[in-house]
Amino acid sequence: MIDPVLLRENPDLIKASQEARGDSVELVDEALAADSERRAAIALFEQLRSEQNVFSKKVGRAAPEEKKALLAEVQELSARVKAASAAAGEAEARFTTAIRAIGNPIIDGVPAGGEDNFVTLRTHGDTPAFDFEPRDHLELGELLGAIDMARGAKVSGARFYFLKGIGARLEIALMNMALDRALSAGFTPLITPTLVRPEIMDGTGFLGEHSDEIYYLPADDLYLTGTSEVALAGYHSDEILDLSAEPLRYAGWSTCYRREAGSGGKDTRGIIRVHQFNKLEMFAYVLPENAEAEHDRLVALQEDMLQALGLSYRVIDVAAGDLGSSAARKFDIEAWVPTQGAYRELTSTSNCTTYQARRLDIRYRTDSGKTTPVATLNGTLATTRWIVAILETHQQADGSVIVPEALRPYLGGLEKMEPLQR
RNA sequence: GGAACCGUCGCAUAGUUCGGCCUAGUGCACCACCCUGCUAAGGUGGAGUACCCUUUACAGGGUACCGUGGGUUCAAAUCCCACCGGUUCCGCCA
Repeated sequence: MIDPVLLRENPDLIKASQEARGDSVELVDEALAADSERRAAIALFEQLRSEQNVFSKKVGRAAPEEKKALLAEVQELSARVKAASAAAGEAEARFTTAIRAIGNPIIDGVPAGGEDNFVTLRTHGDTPAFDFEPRDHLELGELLGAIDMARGAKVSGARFYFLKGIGARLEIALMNMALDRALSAGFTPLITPTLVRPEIMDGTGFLGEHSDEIYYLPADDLYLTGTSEVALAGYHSDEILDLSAEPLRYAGWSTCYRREAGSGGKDTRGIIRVHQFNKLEMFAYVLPENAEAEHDRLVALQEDMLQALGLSYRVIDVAAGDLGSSAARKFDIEAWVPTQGAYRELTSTSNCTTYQARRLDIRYRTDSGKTTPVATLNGTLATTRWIVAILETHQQADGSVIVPEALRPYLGGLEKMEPLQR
């Protein structure tokens, strides 16, 4: 949720943000109107209620013979208080609905427009060249006995898979490598619940326009999380944090579930886009003034990881229309996938500023003792999808795949993944 | 699935009998000052959260909040109804 004071004092800034996102600009005026109606309704109710309270005390103290007359007098006031209270409640609800529909005001410099209007901040590494016809990740995965899509479909349906043998080990190795790096960067590891209550899912902002992406279990009224960001954000909900010494940084390890509704026909081959995968997610609670520096820090950790794995990538500044409502800025890192001749997203790092924290009521105390929302950030440090880029980038003519040096300690020193013998 | 107990201003608790001296008390922790000389104790005072209004600011006034939502009433932490959550025990089970 955006800051209501900012809405009141600087509506033009929010309008400009809505414009850049391609969202409704009128919504800002609607929210402003709802705000003033709400305040008028509250003022009326509070004044009447105050009168009633005074009167009520008088009744309590009155002699029995006086009570009857006083009661007759106050009954009508009581009815008006009730009506004013209901009106104030409704006005409040209208305002909340309006303001919650407004996206997080984007940070200066975020490119306007939609999915294709991103800005490339930098690229790293040459795109790998092969003197043979490179195989795609699924062909390699099958040669190595690492990926079994057919049995995944048999057991669970399309977009499910088995990671087997070296495939299973590779994913665990990646996750462990990421965890080690997160640990040395000061993150606290956290294995999170993957089923969450509605108010947590709603608080993180995922129940908006993308709610059909989310698995829901009606019998239990619980949602399956598409990222541990949800549980990590909910972890400190309704709390007042002490961030004076340093930020709170967590590394969440969890399986992620996504319905992939609306992506029909896209990336149907292999494990690029699947219903279930594993992810190590970084999450930080920081003072709002430190959010942008923390954002850069998260991206740097991601780049270190990708470089250690010998992947070629580019870092993009995602355009406003592609941010999602909670993020004020988002940096994606996309790795080169040789057989696609394209960069594909491996990480996503969002600065949600105070937007998410305001919805989840996560605050800290300022020097003056006032409570105010913290800033939250999240970013990927490893996911199952990385296997795609690793296999394709480091493949050899015979179908074997060189293990990047940094990953070898996590695979018992293994230097090369070899195709299975037939 | 069954049963019992529980949910109060950071934490721990009192208050619910019988609605109105609850403007929600107390302890711990916290802040300021005082006293005291020795890593302690004592004294005085302050201090919940959110919102609304006034104000340049400092600050002041008001309203709400006792798990949530309804209801009764002039008046609800307290009475009534529904729901949610937690703990423990029992049953069943991978």
